[in-house]
Amino acid sequence: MTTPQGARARARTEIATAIKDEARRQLAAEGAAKLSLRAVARRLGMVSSALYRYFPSRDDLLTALIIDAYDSLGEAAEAAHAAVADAAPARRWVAVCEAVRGWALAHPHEYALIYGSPVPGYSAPETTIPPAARVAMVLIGILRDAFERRGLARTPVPAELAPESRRMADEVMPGLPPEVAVAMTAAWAQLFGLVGFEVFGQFKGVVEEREWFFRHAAAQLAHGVGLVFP
Amino acid sequence: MTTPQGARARARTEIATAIKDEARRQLAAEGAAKLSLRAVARRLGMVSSALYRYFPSRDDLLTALIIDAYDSLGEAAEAAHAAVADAAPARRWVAVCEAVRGWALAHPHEYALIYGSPVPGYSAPETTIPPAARVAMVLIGILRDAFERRGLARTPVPAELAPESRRMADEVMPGLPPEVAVAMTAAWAQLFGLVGFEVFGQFKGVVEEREWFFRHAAAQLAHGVGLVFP
DNA sequence: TCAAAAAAGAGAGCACTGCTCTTGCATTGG
DNA sequence: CCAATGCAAGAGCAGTGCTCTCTTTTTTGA
Repeated sequence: MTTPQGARARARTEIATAIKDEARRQLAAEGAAKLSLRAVARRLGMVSSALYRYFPSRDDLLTALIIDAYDSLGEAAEAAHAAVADAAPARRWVAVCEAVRGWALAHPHEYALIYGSPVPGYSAPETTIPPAARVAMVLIGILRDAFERRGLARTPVPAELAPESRRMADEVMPGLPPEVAVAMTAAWAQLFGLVGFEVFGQFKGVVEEREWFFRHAAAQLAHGVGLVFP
Repeated sequence: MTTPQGARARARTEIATAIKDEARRQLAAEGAAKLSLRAVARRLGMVSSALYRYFPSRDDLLTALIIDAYDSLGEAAEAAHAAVADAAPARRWVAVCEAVRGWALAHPHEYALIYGSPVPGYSAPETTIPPAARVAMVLIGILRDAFERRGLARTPVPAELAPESRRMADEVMPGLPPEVAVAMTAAWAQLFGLVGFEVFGQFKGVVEEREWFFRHAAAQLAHGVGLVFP
């Protein structure tokens, strides 16, 4: 992994991360719409055309930033989970949800980049799917743990969804019962609905005590996937 | 309302809506990022500077489109509700949710404009708050109706949220019990989490039977706000 | 009624953008 | 050691949002 492989190659990856770092700063400051390759190049003391040796287009730079943002969020979720690893599953669930919210409020423009309209086109690029799954993986792990300890309530699923729920459980969340897989997926999307509404100002004039509100909503989400509070 | 007030004023509003219509077409075709004032002006056979007599900036045009999109979505929700006005509240709830989803899938770029990152800045402009509330108003109406018929289950709210929940009920959803106001707000955000994940491709590789999945999730949302299926 | 005021369009121009192409220099591997 | 490759620089193209000036048209008020 840490093969030096020549000064040139090392310089290349160094410059590439420098470009991403400066781009991330502009993104955090002004948002994706105002991120300009030329401005990034200017601050790095190079000419704009040189930048195309590292990223073939602006969208590619943005995609790289998207992946990094997913990873940063995923790391925050994993760290929050590790910090309460001994608590009951329901508590851990809420802690992870709060970590997601905290990260989003701290990095609104990056959050917008990944869960607002994913800029290249309107749909997320294919390559972003694995890093996007990290938060979900943490939540799935909590549920799997609760299931193995027999601490998961299960609400049945309508007959039409039975095959799909089995497929979801088999292919993307092995170790979870089908009904739970469906509930988990819905809760996953709903979590980001709550976070997104707060970050994008949709709660303006509606919710004032957002911290308490979110905690309660996250607990209700936990309840919805079958977790019980001790 | 229909005061002609001079040919000039009429022409003015006509041109303004022509601009918005053309802009909406470009938005639907290419997305907000590629919407260009000059291209709109070109198609309308006028010079770009003339357009600034109608919209002082690109962001103002976008804000106008945002408001129109909220209204279009709100209308779709209201129409769907009207079509099942005699059904049980829980059925009406699901129907409205499905109408929101249907509109979003039919107008992905417009959906991205209003519930993805609201483009001017990253947070929604203040003037968009009232039209944004139309969908919520329909849902609140369903709950109020159910409550008056004594068909609403109520789950208690933690003590810390009690004052806030009373304030929410008083100020933004009069006629609903405080606990329901909290649950309603959460369900509102969660609904758009579900819809947004589908529109933006986050369910790619995870959910296949999206229609059934959404119907079930919407029903669970109804359950969460206290609606019961007959 | 008729001149003054207001509104609208046209065109040029500024500073900026993403991106391409060619040219010269440095580093690398055979 | 030298050819091949990688990289940066610079010029340039087509496009953008927006401003300013100038002319024409319409509305208004004494």
